[in-house]
Amino acid sequence: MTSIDAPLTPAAPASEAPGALDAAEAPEASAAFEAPALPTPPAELHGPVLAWFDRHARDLPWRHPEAGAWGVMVSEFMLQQTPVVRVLPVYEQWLARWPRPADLAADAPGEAVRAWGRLGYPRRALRLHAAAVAIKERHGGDVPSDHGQLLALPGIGEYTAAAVASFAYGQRHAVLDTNVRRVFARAATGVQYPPNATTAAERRLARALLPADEATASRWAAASMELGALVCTAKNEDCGRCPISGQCAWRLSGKPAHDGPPRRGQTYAGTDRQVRGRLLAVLRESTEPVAQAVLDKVWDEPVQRARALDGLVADGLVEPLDGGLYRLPVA
DNA sequence: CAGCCGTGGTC
DNA sequence: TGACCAAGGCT
Repeated sequence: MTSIDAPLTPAAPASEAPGALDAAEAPEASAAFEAPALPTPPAELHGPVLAWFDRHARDLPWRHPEAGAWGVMVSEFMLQQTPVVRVLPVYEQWLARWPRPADLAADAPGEAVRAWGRLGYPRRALRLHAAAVAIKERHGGDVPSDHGQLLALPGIGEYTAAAVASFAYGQRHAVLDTNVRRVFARAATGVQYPPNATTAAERRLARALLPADEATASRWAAASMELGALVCTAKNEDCGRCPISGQCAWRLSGKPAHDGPPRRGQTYAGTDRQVRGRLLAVLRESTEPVAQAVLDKVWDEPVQRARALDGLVADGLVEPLDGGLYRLPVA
């Protein structure tokens, strides 16, 4: 049985003991030669951000102790590129139906895809199911607490492994998601946006900013992420509500606009992804196998339509049957 | 490592 | 209205 180490929700007033919020451990000190000098000592950021988090953290279900490590893990999968508001209802249904990894592992992968609904990127549902199977086989049904073992699970990368270890097990990890990267880019580096891909410099910076104490580091990870999600947003950031606006390198330098190559922006209309989405939507709605002729109606252009369907089959999201029938994967 | 993988809301 | 964005991962 797994459980959350410490509730992330308020109640306790922020301990202002500066000693407990000290900078990172010794090994990082040598790397500091390559790293740009921090405009503000880490400890002067921890207090304000943690205090702000105590007051303003959202009351999200996966932050409750009863969510357990499985709840945290499910939420992290669903939150990969999908906003909180859309995750909430699906999360509740998911945990009610599959309260433990073994429960999901015992069901068909296609049921996970169906329950995923319109969260997007349905391969995540497939990977979450595969991860549940692996957890049952390799870890006796309990979500592992070891970072390396988490990283070895399908669908869990650098971010999610750190997030589960930190949020579910209270460990000390640099949790670098898009929110944290943006907060650090602005507050510490002084630029509007982080690079497109996570860099070694960002990891170094995140480690340097990590509180030494394990429990504080865990709260810091959640707090810095929440700050990026609620205040230091990509557009229309609200510096007036930011607890570290007075120390923000970007703001102090006049909030210069992002320079360099334009940030990635991909169109959706007319792409294979749109076709795949339509095909899968039909299959999700049907308990019975669907005839090819029915699927053909979702898209006019036959070459792209066939390519999209083939792709779904290749990805394991769709199972072809004899007689031109298709369904969500049973095995 | 750049490109791909869904979906819906916002400005 | 179209482009951007949302707790990434995989190849």
